[in-house]
Amino acid sequence: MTMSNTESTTPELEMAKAYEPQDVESKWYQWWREQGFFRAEDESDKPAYSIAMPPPNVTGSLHIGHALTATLQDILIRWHRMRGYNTLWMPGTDHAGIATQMVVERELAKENVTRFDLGREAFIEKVWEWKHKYHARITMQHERLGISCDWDRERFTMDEGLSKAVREVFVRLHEDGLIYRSERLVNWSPKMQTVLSDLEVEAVEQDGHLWHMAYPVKDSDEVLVVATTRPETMLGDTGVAVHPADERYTHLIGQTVILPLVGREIPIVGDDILVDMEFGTGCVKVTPAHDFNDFETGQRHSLATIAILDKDARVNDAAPEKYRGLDRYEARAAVISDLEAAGALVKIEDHKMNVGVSQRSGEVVEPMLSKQWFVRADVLAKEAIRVVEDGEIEIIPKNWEKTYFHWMYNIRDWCISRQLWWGHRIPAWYCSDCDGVTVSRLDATECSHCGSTKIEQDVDVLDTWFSSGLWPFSTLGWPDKTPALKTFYPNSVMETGHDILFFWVARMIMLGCRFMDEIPFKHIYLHAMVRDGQGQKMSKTKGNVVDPLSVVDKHGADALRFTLAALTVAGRSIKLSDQRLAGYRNFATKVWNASRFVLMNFDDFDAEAAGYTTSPADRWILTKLERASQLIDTQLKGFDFGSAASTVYQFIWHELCDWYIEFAKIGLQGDGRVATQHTLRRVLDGALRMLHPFMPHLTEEIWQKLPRMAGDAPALIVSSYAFSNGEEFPEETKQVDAVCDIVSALRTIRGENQISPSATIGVIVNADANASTDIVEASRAYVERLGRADLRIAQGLQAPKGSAVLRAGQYEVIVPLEGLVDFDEERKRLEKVIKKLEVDITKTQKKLGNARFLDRAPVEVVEKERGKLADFQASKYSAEQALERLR
RNA sequence: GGGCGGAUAGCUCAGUCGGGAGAGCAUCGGUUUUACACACCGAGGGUCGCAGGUUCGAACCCUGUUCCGCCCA
Repeated sequence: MTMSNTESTTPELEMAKAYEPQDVESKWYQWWREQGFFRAEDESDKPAYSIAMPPPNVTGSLHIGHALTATLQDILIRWHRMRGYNTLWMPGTDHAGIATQMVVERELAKENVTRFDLGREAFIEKVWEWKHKYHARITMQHERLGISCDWDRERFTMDEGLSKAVREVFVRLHEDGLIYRSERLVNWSPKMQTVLSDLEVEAVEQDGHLWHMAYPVKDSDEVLVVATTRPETMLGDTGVAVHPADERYTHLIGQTVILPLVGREIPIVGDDILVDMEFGTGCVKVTPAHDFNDFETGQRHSLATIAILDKDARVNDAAPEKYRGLDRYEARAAVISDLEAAGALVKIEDHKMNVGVSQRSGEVVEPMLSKQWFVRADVLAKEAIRVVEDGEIEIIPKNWEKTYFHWMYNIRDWCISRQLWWGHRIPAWYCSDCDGVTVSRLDATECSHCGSTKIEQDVDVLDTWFSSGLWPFSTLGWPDKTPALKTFYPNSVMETGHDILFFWVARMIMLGCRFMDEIPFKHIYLHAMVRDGQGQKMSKTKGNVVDPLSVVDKHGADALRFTLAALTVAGRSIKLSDQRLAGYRNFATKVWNASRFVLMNFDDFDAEAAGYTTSPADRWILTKLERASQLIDTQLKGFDFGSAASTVYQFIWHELCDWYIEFAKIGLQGDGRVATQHTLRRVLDGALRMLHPFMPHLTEEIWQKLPRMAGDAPALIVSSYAFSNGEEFPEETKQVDAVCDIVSALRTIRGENQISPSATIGVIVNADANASTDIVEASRAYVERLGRADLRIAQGLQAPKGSAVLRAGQYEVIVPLEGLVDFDEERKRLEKVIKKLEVDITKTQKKLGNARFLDRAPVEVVEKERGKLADFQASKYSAEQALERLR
């Protein structure tokens, strides 16, 4: 029953009845690895091909999106390895500063411990423990998927070497004036207590309100009604803005209002950028310390900047005493109620608005004045734009280029400091004697300005993407000039999800061009997002997350890989359903069983046999293999994974299994046995090679059972993908195609007339005057066996009365029905066929009767239409005759 | 508000150059036939979102429009 039982009795030619992925996947993975097939050579005569794996975060387990990225890259890698490239797939993981720190803090919170209770050093210890645990899990998951990366070179963003690269880049950018420290309005996460970059903040639509509040104009009876979505920030208002062209208010510009609840006198300014006359009251309060637009308005009008919130987003001492200590939402309620009591609350409207929330924690981000480190992006962007514009880097699918350019042209400086503990510490030291800043590659011991030893390193760390931005070269040993760097930089392809185009891909291009003087990779393939079968985004809260391991357990790694590849169509999101997975698992079983059939007939296989002659069927399948291999080559070169998958699926299932194996059952019986065996071996071998990048385990398992031929590699994984020899047999292919059509027609007649599949029936294949009967004669055995028929071959025959007739190209397939069935079904079928043909004929005649069509359409098209018309008419004639004979 | 995509069989999607609307799955009918019922054989199923336009001819090109998704502000 079990695999091992079967194996112990019959080692080679007998296979278990069904493919059991669990039995073979780990076996081959271990073996490939032990054999060193995954390893790249630092120096080699072969052309280099390299992909840096997007490093998964060590926050947790891999999800199905990781499985997709791993699959597509492994397909590219295995394909190139088989094409003879010196192939490097560089694996690794990312420390994911904010995300990892967050999960570990959450874990600690379960025991009521905060990171501050532990202190920095002990906390980081805890994070390392976490990292080790999940790194092991991620590695195991990758192994289960069968990915052929060079594990010996694996890197982690916080490795010593990569940390060295981070410092080098920081120091050099600082020296070049492209990194600076400045106090600005930044996105502050009160819960995480850190600043975030613009990209880490997402706009989320919320139901809010628009509060209309009356500000009395000084020395006047007038009031100015401002409309705001955040009334609590009025405590920090330092101005009120109106549109300079708004006649309602122009007379007030230059005067001041008295800020309610606070009593501060603040100016009324005219500003046509901030103010939209149509919106709200046309009158806006200005809080430069707590809103990005207001900040800029404040700068334009030299307004004061009063921050009224502290780092916990609680009201600070800059506000009136009664509000101090309240958080932003408590403060809002208090301000509203006090304004109402003062009669200053004019109106409350419902209002939909966008708020910025932290991509990680989901909390509402607070604009906050803070001193942070920034990268000047404009200089770096310039080159990053050029290399894509000039086509040095190609983005696939191409429409992402537009998005890329739009972002690059509007790029803002990148805030790179984070108030976290987990990450690369910023290599800057502050001197308490002279206030100077020392930026250094090595840990500084004294101030570079005054020589004082009273210096302390910045407590902050760098944005995670700062280190991942160096990934294509830092993993190859940079800043050292290593052979690996020379061989594998630039990388050949960057394959990743389009969701991190800005976060990661754009930064790699900017930093790669800057520090390597060369693009980081030549092609960028951006895959779509994986969704569930209904097209819903996968999320833990919805509970529709697919765990790759459970899929591998259920259907096998190869089925998962093939499914993901087959669903990868440019520009479409990937809707993964169990139904799809089951379908491709069935495909794996199909391949298995076809191979079983082949091996069952190989007990007398002679690898050295020569001098045999292949049959038309053999030549037909060899030609189909040749064409499929050329097609898949083009498709993979164009990163068209979905089409490539369907090419190999179509070839194996519908050409090899549906037809050729059936032909081979005949071929194996007589004189053609040796030729058929060799054709079967060759074609199965080719199919396995074609399929290997998609389904590596299954194909290696079967390939290892095939008889070895001279010159074969020790494993499929290192066999050549270029198995095609350019040899095609167009004549035989046309012939056998015709035979297939004849058999199909015969089967249709059987099916439609409910003729028992087990009954052998008489059939006449009636050739048109200009068609060859020899071809049919040569394939007599195929037609008779596949159609369960006694075949008579004729030419120009008038079909006998009471027979079913179906046209197959240049042949009529005639089945005398007398005594087999009553003719009702066949009459109905024929009537339907005639009706359909009449529509076609009318349509075509109309076209050909149109003088302008004849005049303007290309000659080939007109000729084609004429041919069509003749075919339709011939078919109609046959059908009518057949119908006549059934009456 | 701006940008990008999508809408084709019940479902998921192909459709290259403008010239006979396809696949997989699902459905229906039949079947132990020399690997495979996770299979085989056959069949049915379409207002190509809608409205105009260009053209001898439009799923495809143009304009408008509706709905859905994503990104940016």
